[in-house]
Amino acid sequence: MPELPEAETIVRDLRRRVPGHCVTGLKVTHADVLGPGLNPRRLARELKGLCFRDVGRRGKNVVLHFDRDRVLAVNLGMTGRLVVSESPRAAELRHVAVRLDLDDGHALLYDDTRRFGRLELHTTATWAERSAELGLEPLAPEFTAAALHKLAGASRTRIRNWLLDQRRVAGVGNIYANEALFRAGVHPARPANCMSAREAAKLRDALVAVLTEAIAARGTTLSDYRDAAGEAGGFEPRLQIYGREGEPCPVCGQTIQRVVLTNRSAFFCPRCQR
DNA sequence: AACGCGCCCTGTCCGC
DNA sequence: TGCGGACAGGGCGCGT
Repeated sequence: MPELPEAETIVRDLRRRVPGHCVTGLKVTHADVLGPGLNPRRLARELKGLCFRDVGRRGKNVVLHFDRDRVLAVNLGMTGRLVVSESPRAAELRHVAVRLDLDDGHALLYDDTRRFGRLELHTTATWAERSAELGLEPLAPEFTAAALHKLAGASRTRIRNWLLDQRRVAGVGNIYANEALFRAGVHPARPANCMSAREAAKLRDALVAVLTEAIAARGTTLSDYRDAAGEAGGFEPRLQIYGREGEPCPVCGQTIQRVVLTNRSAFFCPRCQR
């Protein structure tokens, strides 16, 4: 669920909150959110006493940087949340999996109803290797129309599916893939390699625009997403196509359709998207 | 080797 | 009111 704008919102929240604070203790209540090779005992041993240096993002991952070269990478899956305990909303959390106690008496909580999320403990070096498996950052200067056109030109898979592959472009999920394709006028089932250079340029601009607007609105909450204060995002009312099957297209009035592509819904306007 | 598919898990909603 | 099925923002491992 949480895609790039939601991860970025959490990162910006946490960056104002945790750097300079230290981990005094740690409690794991659902060990299945820990990545391969990680267990509650080891996580506690490695993180206890360490202090937060910075908070970053790579694709959909929230990346917590500690001193002593330690990195905790958090992939939120579908229902993962990172919420600070002093927020009144923290009382609403029903599925806390990991609690990081901070030296100010509060805590950083990882909550995840479906437990599809994963926490990975890295060094700077191993995180760099992991990060290298991810594709272009859509909001970085390297994400140009030419780069997108070239990358997509190498794949025959449907463009909606292609956009969800984190190894090509990192951070785009089903909501923003659908929104960007609508804005660009590209049908979600089109093969990635049949986009013209002009269409690739429109898709690039649409992705950058929708991700930027969604960050400004603090993300999309369909049901589960919350920021680090436990508050919902404000972008859902501004979704133009996602989840709007049967409603009129906001551009031409034609009825919005839904198709299932590899087990996931795609929404499109049959007149605007070819 | 690039794809599609099934699965991981809980919650909600809808039709009967 | 209860029950079964569909569906949900993600990503991994497997088979072809």
